[in-house]
Amino acid sequence: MQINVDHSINSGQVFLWEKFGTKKWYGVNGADILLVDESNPKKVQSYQKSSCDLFREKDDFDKIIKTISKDKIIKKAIKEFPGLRLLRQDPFQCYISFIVSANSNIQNIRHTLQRLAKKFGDKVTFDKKEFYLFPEPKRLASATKAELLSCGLGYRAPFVKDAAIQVVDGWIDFDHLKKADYHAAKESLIQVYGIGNKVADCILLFSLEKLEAFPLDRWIIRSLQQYYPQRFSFEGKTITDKKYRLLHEQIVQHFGPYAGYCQQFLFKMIREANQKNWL
DNA sequence: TACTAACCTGTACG
DNA sequence: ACGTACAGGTTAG
Repeated sequence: MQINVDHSINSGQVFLWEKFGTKKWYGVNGADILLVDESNPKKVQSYQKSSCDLFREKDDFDKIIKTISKDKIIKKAIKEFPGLRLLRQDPFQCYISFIVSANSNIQNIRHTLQRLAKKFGDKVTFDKKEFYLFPEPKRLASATKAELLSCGLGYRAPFVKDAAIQVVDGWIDFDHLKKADYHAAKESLIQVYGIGNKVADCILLFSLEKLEAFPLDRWIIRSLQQYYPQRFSFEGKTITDKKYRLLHEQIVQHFGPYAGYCQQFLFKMIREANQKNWL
């Protein structure tokens, strides 16, 4: 089954990627830089010469697509954006990125993360280009408030520092969370100052192997209201803890254990329909 | 438990 | 120009 690099990178999962020319994407992934050439996406090159399975090629994509094709809407989304994949990200980078993403927009998130990487990450040269690796936990944990504010974090500055400290101190252990089940892992993440339901689900889906995670953000809510007014209806404007849980249960019941893939297709579709910008 | 307002920052709109 | 709204939410009350 094919991989569509553009669709996958431009679907709100990652922020520190940049296209050079018409075919080459370079991206920061933790302590690594990745290079994806659209003419051969299965050969991802890496600064660390590591094999990270960026496109989750070990997932049985055909089977997953079959499993999640439960209704007309999702079939349309899959047809409209073929080869859209979930990307497997570095957990710490993903964790910080989505804390930074709260109540912000893609351009802003990207800019802030770039400044964080430049200020706290190591500079490396790869394929004759310069990059800044994503900062290590200890660097962010020991950052001063003023340094973090200078990156444009605003009120999220203490969130980022505290979240990094949780990792350094071992209260958040990504290898452990990968092995835990969805609910247990989510419960741990929610404890972190600055992480709520939505951010936790992003981290779980994009970096901790929890494919039943289904981040419910503004756009997905909009898409559910627009496309599934009967099936996933809910009252009120705000989405409370309880409503979030209930809605997630209904979603997994409908789409099954790979619901996270559906979220990605629906998110891509609703944003494209509203002509929103990507990277 | 459920609901609201306030919140840094940057940009797009009138 | 300059105010206002809003953006992939979360927290505190």
